[in-house]
Amino acid sequence: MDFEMRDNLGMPSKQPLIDEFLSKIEIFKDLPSESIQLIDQRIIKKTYDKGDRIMSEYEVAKGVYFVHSGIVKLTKQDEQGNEIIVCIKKKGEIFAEANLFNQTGHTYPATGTMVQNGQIYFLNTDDLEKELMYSPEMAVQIIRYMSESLRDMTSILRDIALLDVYTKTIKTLERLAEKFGANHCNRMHIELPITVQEFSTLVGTSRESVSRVFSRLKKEGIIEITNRKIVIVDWCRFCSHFHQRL
Amino acid sequence: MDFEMRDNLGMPSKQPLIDEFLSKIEIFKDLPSESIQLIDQRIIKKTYDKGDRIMSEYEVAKGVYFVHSGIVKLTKQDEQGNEIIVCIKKKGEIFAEANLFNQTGHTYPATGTMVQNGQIYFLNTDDLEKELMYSPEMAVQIIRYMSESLRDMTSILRDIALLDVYTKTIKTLERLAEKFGANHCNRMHIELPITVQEFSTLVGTSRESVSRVFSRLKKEGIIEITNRKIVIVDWCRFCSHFHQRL
DNA sequence: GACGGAAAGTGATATATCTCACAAAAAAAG
DNA sequence: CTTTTTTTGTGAGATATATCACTTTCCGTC
Repeated sequence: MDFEMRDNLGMPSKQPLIDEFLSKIEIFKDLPSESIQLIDQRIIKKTYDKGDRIMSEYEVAKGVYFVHSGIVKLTKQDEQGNEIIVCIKKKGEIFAEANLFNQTGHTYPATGTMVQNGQIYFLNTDDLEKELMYSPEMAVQIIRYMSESLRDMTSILRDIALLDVYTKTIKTLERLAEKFGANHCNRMHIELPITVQEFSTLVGTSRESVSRVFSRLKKEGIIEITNRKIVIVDWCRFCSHFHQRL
Repeated sequence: MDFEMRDNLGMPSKQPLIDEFLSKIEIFKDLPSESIQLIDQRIIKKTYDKGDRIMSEYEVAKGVYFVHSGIVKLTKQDEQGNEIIVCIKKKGEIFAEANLFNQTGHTYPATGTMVQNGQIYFLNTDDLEKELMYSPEMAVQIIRYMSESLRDMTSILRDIALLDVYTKTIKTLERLAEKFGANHCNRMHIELPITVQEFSTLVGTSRESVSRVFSRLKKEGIIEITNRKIVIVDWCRFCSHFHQRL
């Protein structure tokens, strides 16, 4: 599974070797093929290992990123170095998009770190902005995506500000299940390797507090954890029991 | 100061009476005048008093809003009815923009309430979306605005999750001063009538906690409050003393 | 200018969550 | 498979913040 084919210049071909991935990504899918080709030429592809830093919140922003494969967590820290996970991005998603059309010299809105090995595409802000000026379809996709993000962040903000640790943990489980869940016979497998430590920074609380909630949920047979993966044992029951608007 | 001139149909004029406000609003300013005219025709203008509800987070979203005058707070509540202020919008700003291009049937991302009398413009989502499809300039403005919002929300999320009440209060003061501040000889007047109660929901804490912090800040001569308006006595000192990246 | 109702200040107390410390368990490395 | 390192679980105690209760102040209104 290696997409670095465009480096293979010697290979004869009827038409340019356009990255299949690009045309599948939401914001690019409606683009005319010439635009895709153009973007394909500008994009920089890079492979990262788990734990690798992609960009930092203290670094001047140069572009936006796309997840080709793997998983990325976006974090932000306070002066003491405590950190919170702002968002987790998976295949097909864009991140650091909050740089678009902002004044130059801004730093990245958050720090990006690989949670699972994968390949990340980088696109210079200018290149994407240029394309956006001529492609209303793409602009629409970006707006749609940003709308969604804003909406999500608003809900998360409310939860972090108002709820107690137990409820926040449940809600976070529900959110992760929605995004990373694979339902096998009512067992919801959260396909995201995450430590309790990391989970707690997603909830906005301490590791120990989450650990206690998890202990309780395990004891009650609601969740199981093996190898950094969480399984919600009875998804239907979980949802009906904790049903709430997210 | 009444902008409802377009109702004044009997009045003779050389050119259509386009709303001056529209062409000043960020996302509309670069639009060709035909588009402005078109939008002007679709827009619904309404005057609200302090305390009036504009739209609710439990209501199906129908459009986006623009603040022509006055101030609007956007809040979100949990199941118990505790609420948090997500954002405060002033003249020239757009809100409920998180509805754009989202699937229909979604509710508004937050509840909007007037904090100060004013006039609000409403535009049907479809109308704005239609315009956006043909106007890359406007799309760019929207993306720019959303980028900024996303960036802000990320920082606020971090602060609410990680900081103690005292620090959050200071940061909130700083943010309000940046947005609503008028600096008179180093006295920063926050031109926003806000109760301690409301301020606390902006910080994500209890009224009493903020009251205690304010008492301390008043005693130390850092702030003054008269008639729901906060003044930061020595802005330079405030900034250098609490200087931190927002 | 006085009145009445809403908002704010403040002490005392309750409590949820954090922190610390260490043992147990689980991954990762060799 | 064994060793080493990292992560996790859990009790006990510390602490920041919430909550309650009441007084005082403020502010809009009559």
